[in-house]
Parts: sequence; structure tokens; C-alpha cells
Amino acid sequence: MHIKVKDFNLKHSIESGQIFNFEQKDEGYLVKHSDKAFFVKQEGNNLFYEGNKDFITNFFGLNEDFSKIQAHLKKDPLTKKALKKYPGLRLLHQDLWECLISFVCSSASNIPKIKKNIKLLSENFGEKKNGTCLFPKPGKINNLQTIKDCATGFRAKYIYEINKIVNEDWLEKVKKADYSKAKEMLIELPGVGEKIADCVCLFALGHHQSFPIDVWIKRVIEENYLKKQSNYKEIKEFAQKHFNPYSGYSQQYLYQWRRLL
DNA sequence: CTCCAGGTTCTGC
DNA sequence: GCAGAACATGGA
Repeated sequence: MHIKVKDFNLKHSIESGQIFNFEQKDEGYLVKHSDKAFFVKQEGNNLFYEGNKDFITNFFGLNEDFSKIQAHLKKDPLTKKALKKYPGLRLLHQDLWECLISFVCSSASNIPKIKKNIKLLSENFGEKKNGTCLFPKPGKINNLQTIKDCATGFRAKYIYEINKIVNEDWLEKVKKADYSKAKEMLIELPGVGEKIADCVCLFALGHHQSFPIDVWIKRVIEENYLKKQSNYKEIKEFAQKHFNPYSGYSQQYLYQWRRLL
């Protein structure tokens, strides 16, 4: 089975630090997300898949018009270059809970290690479906020592506490909230600060004005725009002025550009 | 062995 | 408020 795609690149989208529960297989990818597992492989404008078509279409945002985003990215010289180098890199539509836990794992870590954390959390707390361990549901990540055994380090206690706080009601409330209210609710969780809250707002809630600032973004903004050492607030204010209203997309392209330089 | 990784929290001015 | 240290762990 396959889906016709336009302005979409599977590799750039999957390997851009947005998701961590995937592995390469047969020129394609085996992806696990929330309660789904599927295989995808791109050949030109065809996306071959094995799995739930509606879920895959929505997950990669394949029905969205990308031309508006492209026009936005072309307005700035550096995001224009990044667009040329990584065309078809899309922001994905993630499950809120999995995205939240993934990015709590991300703090002061690296992508290979986050992948390991998520894999171990799935194996230790997730349900098995057709032989594969899916990401555990809210409330299931409930043993502190086991969470530590998933190589989560100092983040273990945060995951443990968040798992106690978050339930379906909480998730629905955050989904309905606007950007600033959602961010506020996320930051109330232990181990979640502005950066992680912004990642969740952007990757799971679709708030395109969100602009997560990590070490790579700080670097790329200081090197190319501010031309000086700066703090979080300065970068945030610059981004709001310079990359409105799709600063989230600008961020993702700048991140990819600088990280893979 | 040291340094660093998609940060947050705690501490001391 | 704001910089600096502490927090675990694995890979380079």
C-alpha cells in the first residue's frame, strides 16, 4: 500500500530529533508511537506503508499544505538554506503523553540515549502487541527503581511524579488550552521547564509559534543573528520578532541545520 | 580521563 | 531576578 506525497521527506522528518521510538529497516523505518506500530518507506513521491493509513497520514501531516511554510522559511537566508538542504522536513503530530515523557528524558542528554530510554520504558512498562512493546499509557510508569533501570538517571524521579499527576482528564485539558495556558500547565510538572514545555507545545499540540531553545538553537542564533553571547530571554524575544508566526518551523530547520553541520 | 548531550532545579547573592 | 552548581549516564 502506498500514499502519494508532496513536499515530504521521510528521512528528514523522522531523523530530526522529534521522535525517538523508531529504527531503520529495509531502506525504511519501523516506527512505534503511542499505541501504534507501523512500517514506512519512501520512494520518490510514494510513501509505502504497513499499518494504519489514517494514523500515518495524520502523524506526518501529509494532508497539510506545505507551501505556506516553505514561503515562510524562504524569507530568512539561513532557514532558506536549511530548507534547501533538508526539504520536506515536517513537524510531526505526536501523542501528547509520549512526547512529554520523551522530552523529559531529553534534558541534558543526547538522541541515542533518549532512544534507549524510550525503548527500555516501553519494554518495562508498555503493553505487548503482536510481539512489540508499545509506549506505556499514563499511570503505568509507576516503579521508581524500574524507571532508574531504564537509564533515565536524575530524570527518573520526574517521570515517576509526572506519571502520578497526569491522567486522561489532564491531557484533554492541555489539548484544549491555548499556547500560553498549555505551556503554563506543562511547566507545573516537575522536570519540565520552558524548553521542554515548548517542545511539547510544538510537537504534540501544534502550537506553531512555540520556539524551543536548546544548546544548538542558542548556538545558531548567537552565531548568525545576535553575534554575541546572549541569554534565554534575548533569544526568545529575537525569535518572536524575527520568525513570526511560524517560529516553530524556523526553529526545527535551524536546529537540524546546526546540529548536522 | 575529560567533555558534552534537544535542561531543570536548587542555591546563594 | 540572575549566574553557577548539582543532577546520572553513556559515548566520543
